Amino acid sequence: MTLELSKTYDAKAHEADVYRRWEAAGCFKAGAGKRPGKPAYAIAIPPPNVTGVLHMGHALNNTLQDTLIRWKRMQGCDVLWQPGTDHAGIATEAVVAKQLAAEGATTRETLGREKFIERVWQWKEKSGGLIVGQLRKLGSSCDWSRERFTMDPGLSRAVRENFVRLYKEGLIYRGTRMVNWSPVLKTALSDDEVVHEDKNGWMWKLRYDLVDGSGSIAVETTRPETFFGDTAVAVNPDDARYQALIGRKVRLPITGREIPIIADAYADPEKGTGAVKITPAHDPNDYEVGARHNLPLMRVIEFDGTMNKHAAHFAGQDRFACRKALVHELEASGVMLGKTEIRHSVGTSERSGEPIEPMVTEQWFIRMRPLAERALKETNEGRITFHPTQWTKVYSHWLENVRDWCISRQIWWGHRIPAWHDQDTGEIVVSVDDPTKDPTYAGRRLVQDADVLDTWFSSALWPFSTLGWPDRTPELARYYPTSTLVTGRDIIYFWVARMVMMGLFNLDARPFNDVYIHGTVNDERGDKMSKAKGNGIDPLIMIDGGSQMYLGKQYDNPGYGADAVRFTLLEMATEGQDLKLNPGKFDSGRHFANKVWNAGRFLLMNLAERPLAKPPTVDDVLACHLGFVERWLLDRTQATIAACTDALERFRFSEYVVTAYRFFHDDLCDWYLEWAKRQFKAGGEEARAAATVLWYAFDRVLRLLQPGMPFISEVLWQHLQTTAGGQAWAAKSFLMLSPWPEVEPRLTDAALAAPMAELQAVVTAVRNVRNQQQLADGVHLTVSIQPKTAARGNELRPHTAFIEDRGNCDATVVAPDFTKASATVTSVVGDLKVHVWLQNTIDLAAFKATNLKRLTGLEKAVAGKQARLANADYLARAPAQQVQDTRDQVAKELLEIANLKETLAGL
RNA sequence: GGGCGAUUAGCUCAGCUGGCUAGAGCGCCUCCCUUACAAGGAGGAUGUCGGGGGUUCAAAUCCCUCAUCGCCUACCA
Repeated sequence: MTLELSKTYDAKAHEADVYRRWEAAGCFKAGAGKRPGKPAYAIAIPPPNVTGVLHMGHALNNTLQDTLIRWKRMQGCDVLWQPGTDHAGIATEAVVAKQLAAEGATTRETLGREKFIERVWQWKEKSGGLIVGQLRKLGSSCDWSRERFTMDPGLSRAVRENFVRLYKEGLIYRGTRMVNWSPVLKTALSDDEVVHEDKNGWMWKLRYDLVDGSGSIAVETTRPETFFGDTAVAVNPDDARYQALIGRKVRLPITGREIPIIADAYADPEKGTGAVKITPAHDPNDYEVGARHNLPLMRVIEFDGTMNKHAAHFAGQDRFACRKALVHELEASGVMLGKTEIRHSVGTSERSGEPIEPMVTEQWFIRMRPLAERALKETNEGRITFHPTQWTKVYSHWLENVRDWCISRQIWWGHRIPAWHDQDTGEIVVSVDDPTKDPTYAGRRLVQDADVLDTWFSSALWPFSTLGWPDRTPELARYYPTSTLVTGRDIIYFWVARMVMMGLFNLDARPFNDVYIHGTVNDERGDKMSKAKGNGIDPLIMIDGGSQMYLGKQYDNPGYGADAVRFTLLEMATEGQDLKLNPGKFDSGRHFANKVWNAGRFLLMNLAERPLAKPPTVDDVLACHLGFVERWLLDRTQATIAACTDALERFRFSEYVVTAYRFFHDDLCDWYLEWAKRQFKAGGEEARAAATVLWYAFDRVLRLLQPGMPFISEVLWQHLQTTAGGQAWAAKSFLMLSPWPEVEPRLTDAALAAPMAELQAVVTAVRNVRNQQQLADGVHLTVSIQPKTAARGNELRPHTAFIEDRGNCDATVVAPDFTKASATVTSVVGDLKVHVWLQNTIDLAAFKATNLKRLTGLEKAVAGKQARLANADYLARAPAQQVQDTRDQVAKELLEIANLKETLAGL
């Protein structure tokens, strides 16, 4: 069999192929690879918008989910990663509306509701859901056979069912209320769809004259055009300045309409002039005041943002055009008393960007209080845990202050509200199934409500609607509540809290146990990535290659592969910290993937020369004649297994990959693999042991890497099967369904770490001296190691082979009373002196300086500890073990100090 | 206005329940294209842990305070 693995790792040559094999073999299916006695583990994907394309935030979010899912699957759990997409009402409607406009000035209105929705479906079938393919490129191991869309028939039924249940419980009501209105989208928006932006603006001061001509009152406003809708001026009842004016009337400018001056505590004497104009139809606070005083509602702005007939000659003008012209006119007429520039927060539509207009309209609402109380109990009583925990507070704070949720939208794409209005009686019929087809309602003129539901209404049901609810399906029984929700902090209110509320309401059980909130992906300056800012890094270009603009610079990328992108994202995913990315960051993942690849090639080449019968088991390993270095590596392998598992259990993604990286890079490659070359050369039993140990350790680390770097670990693992007489991909076995490693006590030996560290320090000392002589690594040196005692010498002697091999030297352990030759230079490693015969000139001053520096550092450390030990309080209060450790350390350090001093004296 | 978070090497970040001379990656300096890997190897340099105060035998870590920067939130007419 010939091995034709390229010298550098070419992700593109493998990833698509591997993914196809996994999928064909059913590896992604719910329950794939599950083992008896293991629990279920489910994650419902945060459904991306059908209109979406994969950005770095998705890449991070899905890498984390896939890592958890793959890990749990390897642990033998009955795993489901439920995928799907969201219909994204407003966003999708906007896409298609834009298309219509581009095709030639058609609007959705001219097309009509049914035709328009048809168009949206056509668009969805043809170009929607692109992102699903992109998630595959990332390596996401979702059960695609269970892919769902929020407007699927089943999920739509769940939406209607939920609506009807809430309605019957009195938790949904219809009412005329002040809502956020988007004049561009021509729909109501929920409070959460309004973003507040700080903007520069003007505060205008207007003069309203008293009707009786006895004077005037001044009010301030940032929206002068709303004065056409004023129905009162309010002053504080305790405001001495205005006592005499309460109950009198003022005349509005231009229209001359008369309105009363009323007393209401809402007017704050400290603010502005202390008198406030009341526009109940266009301001939420004024609406409240108006309600208290029975003031008429006078709407002066139309739903499209233009002024209506109440605005005199400004009727028909856009609200902002009107403001401009109006200000001019008022200035000219002397009504305008002045203006001040201010910076204030303006509520704007999240989707369309324009300032929202508060409007009084009839809408559907959900009464949130009772739902919120139950949702709060879940976290308070520990059934749902946020990671990191501080997000619990954010979640709780919102729920404690939650206001009723406006769920109706005046758009067409979405779940139509399952309520029918009786045209004759005005009665409302709420029903899961169309009542016009129900004989019970025969003869009645029922017309369905025109509005659709807020997109988040269906998203709130996602963890159970995707499992078949309201039917009691086996999947629902097995996977609900799901295990973990992985998401960003921006949708804790929108989505997380609402899923909890709806899960509890409908199923009496939380939708998930753990919520992992990851950081936001930012550019290198710390700004959130966005298309508009041109600071986005396209994950697909990082994976597949291509060129892109980033912060005004052109980047050409050869394509690093999904594993490299995933590794870098995981590495940076530290406890909810935001990620500051730049395209160069992905080098670390790419370099590591290449390192793994080449270590794999090395192992494969050597196994080709000395094949083993089968992948080594623990027993096979134990049956070998294991040397010190082998036993050390095996112990390190166990420690790494424990640490990686622990990190994943605690959602420490960065710690997980960094631990695996450190072991792989330092222990396995830098130390063991290099040592193995010598063992292979030696042949016989030593070579067999090295091959066995190396394969075993490599196999374990491939397993550890599989959740994070699934493609490369699978490819190498498959190739390794060939060396045992098999053929890559031949068996129906896959690394991704193989067991996650568990710590093997028989291979654990904590006593090896310290002696190995000492040997490594000796080797480093030798290499350092070689380096300081400006000699190439290939130059062989002669070394004498002088121990403090004969016993220490005996300890060391069996390990000279390791020092000789790794230090490229002849090493002799000499007697404690050894007199060093003059042509040597001495380094200190603890209580050992390492004498290296010089072959070239050495910068003695520099060498001395290094040692001196070390001496100073040690002396400082010892002095600190000795002071501590001299302190009676320390001895009395610190734990005994702590004190003993300090004593031991001082003893060790004093030995090294003495050693260093002697050495320095001899230099 | 309120809340939350951050501030550690030139850069990006670890450092968890206070306790070894505070670490890693990138970058930097020296040497090496050695038959797994130059996307590599060997060695090295680099810190008033944002400032100030406090608690403690002991503080990067806990508390207070100030500064700077983020994010969320709020109806400032």
